[in-house]
Amino acid sequence: MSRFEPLPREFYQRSALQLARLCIGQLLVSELHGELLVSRIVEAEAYAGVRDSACHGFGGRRTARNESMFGPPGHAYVFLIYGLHFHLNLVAAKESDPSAVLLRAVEPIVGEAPMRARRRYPKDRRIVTNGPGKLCQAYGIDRSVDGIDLCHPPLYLAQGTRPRHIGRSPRIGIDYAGDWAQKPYRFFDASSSFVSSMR
DNA sequence: TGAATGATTTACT
DNA sequence: GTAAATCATTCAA
Repeated sequence: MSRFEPLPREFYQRSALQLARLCIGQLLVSELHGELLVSRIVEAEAYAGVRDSACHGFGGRRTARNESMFGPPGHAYVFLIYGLHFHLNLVAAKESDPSAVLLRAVEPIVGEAPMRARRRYPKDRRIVTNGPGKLCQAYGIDRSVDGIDLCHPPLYLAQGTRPRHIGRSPRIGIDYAGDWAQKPYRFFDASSSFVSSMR
């Protein structure tokens, strides 16, 4: 079944900034619900540890919610936002350093039908996975995925292909973060039509 | 114990 | 364009 080889733990052992950039073009593979889902990552943001005022681990504040961020790299950090939507992060760097990469948008490659079904059949296929809450709904990812190891099935990244050009911009929806809100910590595939368009 | 608040999405005017 | 939905978590008292 596994036509895809999980990327090794070493892939995640770098700064969130580097990891976010390297994630663009990689594949997100899931067998969480018995069906194979594969998508190409086209948008991601870096949350860079205790000094980053937009990061949930800011100031070393360790709580039940963000515990996974402080764990070893190569694991998932999933949280609920606005009481409605889940966000999927890849834990980066090293243990006790709360750095992570938020996956914001992907392009379905395998299993688009079940993804569309979970998203209640949107008209435009881009609406299936072009936002952080949307891709989690499409994949059926919830808080039960928080903390799982991403170096083996049922959820992992696999080698993809590098996009021709990677765009950068400030992160979305963190205006409260002062100076850190200006930093270009968002990366995306400039040629993809699945990049989120909010705000 | 209680009030405020989001790393958003969707529907509606 | 604006606003509602909706709740775990956080912080103040």
